[in-house]
Amino acid sequence: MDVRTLCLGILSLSDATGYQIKKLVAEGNFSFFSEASYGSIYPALTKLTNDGLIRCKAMVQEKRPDKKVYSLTSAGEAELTHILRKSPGPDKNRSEFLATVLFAEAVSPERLSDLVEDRIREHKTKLRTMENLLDSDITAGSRFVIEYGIAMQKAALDYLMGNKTKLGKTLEKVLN
Amino acid sequence: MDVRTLCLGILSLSDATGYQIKKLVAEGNFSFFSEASYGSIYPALTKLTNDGLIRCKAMVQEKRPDKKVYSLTSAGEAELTHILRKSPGPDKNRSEFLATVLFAEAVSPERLSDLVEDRIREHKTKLRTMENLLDSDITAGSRFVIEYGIAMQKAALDYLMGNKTKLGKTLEKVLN
DNA sequence: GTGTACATGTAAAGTGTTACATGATTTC
DNA sequence: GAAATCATGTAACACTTTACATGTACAC
Repeated sequence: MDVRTLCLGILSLSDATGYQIKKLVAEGNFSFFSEASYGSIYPALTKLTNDGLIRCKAMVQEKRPDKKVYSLTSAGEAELTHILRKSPGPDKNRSEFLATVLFAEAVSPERLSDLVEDRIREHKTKLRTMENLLDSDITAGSRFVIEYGIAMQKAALDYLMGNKTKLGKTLEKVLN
Repeated sequence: MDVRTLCLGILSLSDATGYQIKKLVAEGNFSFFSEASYGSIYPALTKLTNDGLIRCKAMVQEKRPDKKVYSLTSAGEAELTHILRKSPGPDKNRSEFLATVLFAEAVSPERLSDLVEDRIREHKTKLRTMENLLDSDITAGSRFVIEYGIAMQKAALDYLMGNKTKLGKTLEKVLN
């Protein structure tokens, strides 16, 4: 899903500024299944405005820089509906961690257990962050998606805790 | 992880051609946590060869196009070890499915249940494919990584089957 | 006073995908 | 005879990140 569609979708849920969209994909409800930087969000918003799919309302603020609040137009809603009619493409899961586990086995097996222990700690932190997202007032769709993410984090954590010794055995084999 | 490092890593496990690397990331042990196209693999292999990190052996074949089998040099092994010393970056999970669920709620809620049912079917297919990868003769690292992937597929499947009615309730709410 | 949050935007650089070009062989 | 597999490679295009530019206000 490109940044353009992502912005359109987020704006279908609520009006937002570019800055807020960035926060949503970096830390909020969207953070575990999408990503985008300022360098792609701002140009996308400009283009969507020129195409008439969103509109922009400048908000003058006194103690803060002015902001531009974007909202979906009816053309934008139609466009989003049209895009969503296609069935979604497959998930893209890229994991440097798994790649490192696989490659480290050949190249530096002594690192494996630290790698897994670090990862377990990271999953625990991430899990807490995600559970906090549930506290706020959210729609059924948001809840469904966040709980999906939590289920995935838990599954990863369970797997790593239950199987970390299997990599230890690889290490033993290498040392013998 | 960029394609360059991915190629280096795969070649640390076994010699391979560009074509074989593509198959590994598209269908094999690497398919659920990495991706790369010919358009990025072939140039990466050329560059790695010029940098002295891998070497290339041309294999003339009679009934097939000639192939170039690449293997890691000791400089390449050192480079890979160096790259793997850094702790792996966070996973990147991009899911058009989850985005669609979230956005469809606002824009076309009648699609939600089909979306989830389709997805459940896809997970079941994927799960069978991944379980087949375990049949072949693999290292402990490969087994660890594939079983990790299987655990994730099962968790997603369980979650969707256990919670699909929650999205149905959203639909009811919208219709009332 | 140092860092973080707020807030928008551009340009250059990097990375990657898609589509094309080529062509024999094997399987359905 | 059509489609898939084997096999390599390039060029154009798309997309994204990184770094820069600018500036206020608040908390520690």
